Order: sequence, then structure tokens, then C-alpha cells
Amino acid sequence: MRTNRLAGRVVWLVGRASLHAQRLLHRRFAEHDLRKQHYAVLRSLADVGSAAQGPLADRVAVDRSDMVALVDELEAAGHVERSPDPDDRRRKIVSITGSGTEVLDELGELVEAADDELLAPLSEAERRTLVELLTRILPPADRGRAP
Amino acid sequence: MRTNRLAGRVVWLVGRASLHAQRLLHRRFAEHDLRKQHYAVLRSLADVGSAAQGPLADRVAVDRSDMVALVDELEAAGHVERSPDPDDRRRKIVSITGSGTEVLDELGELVEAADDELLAPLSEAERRTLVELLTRILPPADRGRAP
DNA sequence: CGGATGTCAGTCTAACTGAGATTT
DNA sequence: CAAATCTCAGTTAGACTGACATCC
Repeated sequence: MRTNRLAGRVVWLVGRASLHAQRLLHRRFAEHDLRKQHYAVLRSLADVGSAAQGPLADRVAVDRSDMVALVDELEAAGHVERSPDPDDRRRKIVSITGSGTEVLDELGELVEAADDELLAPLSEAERRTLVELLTRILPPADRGRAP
Repeated sequence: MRTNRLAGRVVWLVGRASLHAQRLLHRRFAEHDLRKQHYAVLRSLADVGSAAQGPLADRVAVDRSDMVALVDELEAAGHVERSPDPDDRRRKIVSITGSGTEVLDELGELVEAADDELLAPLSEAERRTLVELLTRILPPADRGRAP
């Protein structure tokens, strides 16, 4: 009964595909001692300039509590800075540094390379279709916020 | 620069989609005290009859060492049995029980429901396209072995 | 003997939960 | 006071690694 085959269920397929993609990315990021979450934080900061930790966590779709360690690590590496918000002393404003911008560029190329390797079996049109379909099955909070 | 947007990279999108799918499935499986790996094992056993642990792990795409605990748990729940292979006493043959077959049916419906919820935004044709594209970007070992 | 099999212990990424201190 | 913000400690799922005893 083919509808029971695991290999035909998207909940299964998407998990395997994710693992595969994760491996492609992880290999490349390892030499920088950074993980994809670090990249997502830097990427988001570069888009927005700087942000308080909470909203930043929301943008990256990471739990606020996990963002603490991510920023700790990026700060220790000199890629971001954490400074208290004078308008609201509960908040910490995170901003990207020059070193962060440099690393972001390098990582960006690695992401692109991983994407290319992952998508090698597909044509350009198929890649666009895949991006569109994946985007549509995401919960709104996970979709990009671009116009 | 749109090519740098995280939301457009498949390595990112597929990870978010996988997490979303995982949550949909996990919620439903929780009441059975089973995880999706357990389902995969039962599903594979039902397809094949019975199998030694190693080949079973390969089929399910789980590490052989992790399969040990999975079979332990399924055996404790009475859903599978482990018996020594008389032809090769290193091997343990795992086979599904009546209870396992029952649970498999129930879990199968939950998987179907999760898949439907995940794919709700897509048409039938789009669902088939997504399955096809995801399958094609998987490493061969992860693809279904059906004709 | 070398190699396969199952097992065990431990590490790692990622997500999540619940609690606490500080400030608004 | 209630609520927001950041932090910390602990748990879970899943994948991975290296080692070991047993057996072919």
C-alpha cells in the first residue's frame, strides 16, 4: 500500500533532506568554529543593523534562552558586541562588528556552496519551485519578512 | 542582495520545514510514548517481515548503535521481539508482533494526518512535485528502495 | 587472524521548559 | 503590582564517535 511508504511522506522526506543539508553545511562551517545559528544571527544583524536580543531571537527563530549562548560565543569571537540599551535597561543591544561582517561574507559563500551541492540534481526552475513550495508550508513566523 | 537572504536558501528552508513537520508529528506521537524512529522501525519491519538489527538500521537510516535503544524500547512495549539468528549467532533477528502491527496502523494514521496538516497549503499536484523534488536531492541511501 | 555484529558510554547540535533577577 | 527582558539549569531528540566482547 503505497500511501504507507515512509519514503513518500513529506514529514519523513523533509527530515532526511534537512539532515543531509545540515551535514553539507556543518562540514563547511566546522573550520570557522561556528554553527549555522551563528550565521543566521550575523545575517540578521547585517540586515537590520542592530537589535535587542529578544526580537533578534524571534527573527532567527531561535528560543530567547538559546540566544544567550549564541551571542556569548559570537561576542567571545569578537563578531558581535553587546551593549545595554539606555532607553530600557533590561535590554541588551547586539550589533555586528567589522570582524563579524568579514566572517559573514565568508560564511555566505559556504552557504551558497552547500546550497549548490544540495540542489545539484535540480534545474534552475526546479530549484525555484522547491523554494516556493517549502516556503508555503512553513508557519508564517518562519517565512522571510521581506516584501 | 537577495541571494544572501537566509529565507531563500534551501539549506535553511528545509531545516525550518523539517522542524515544523517534526513538531506536527511529535505532538501526535506523544500519547503513544513513541517517536518517529519507532514508527520507522515498525514500518520497515512490516514491509520486510523481519530483519537483523544492522540491515534494519540501514533501512531506517539510523546508526546501528542507536538502533539498540530503539529496539530495546519497542521490545519493552511488546511491539517487537528479538531472537538470536541460529545461522549466525552474532545476529539478532527483530520481528514485529501483533501488538506492533496494531500500533503501526494507529501511528500510520497519525503520520497521514500530520502530512495532511503540513501540506494543507498545497494542491495535490504541488504535493507530488514537492515529494519528487525532495526525493531527488536526497543521497541515494536515503531514498526508498522500491522499484 | 581480520572483519562483522551488537552493545555501551559519551559527545554534540538543536530545541524546549521552568525558574529567577532586574527593570519597566 | 504585572509584564517584559535576559539569564541559567536541566531535559529531550537525534546523530555521531570510539571502544568492546562475541562470533564468523
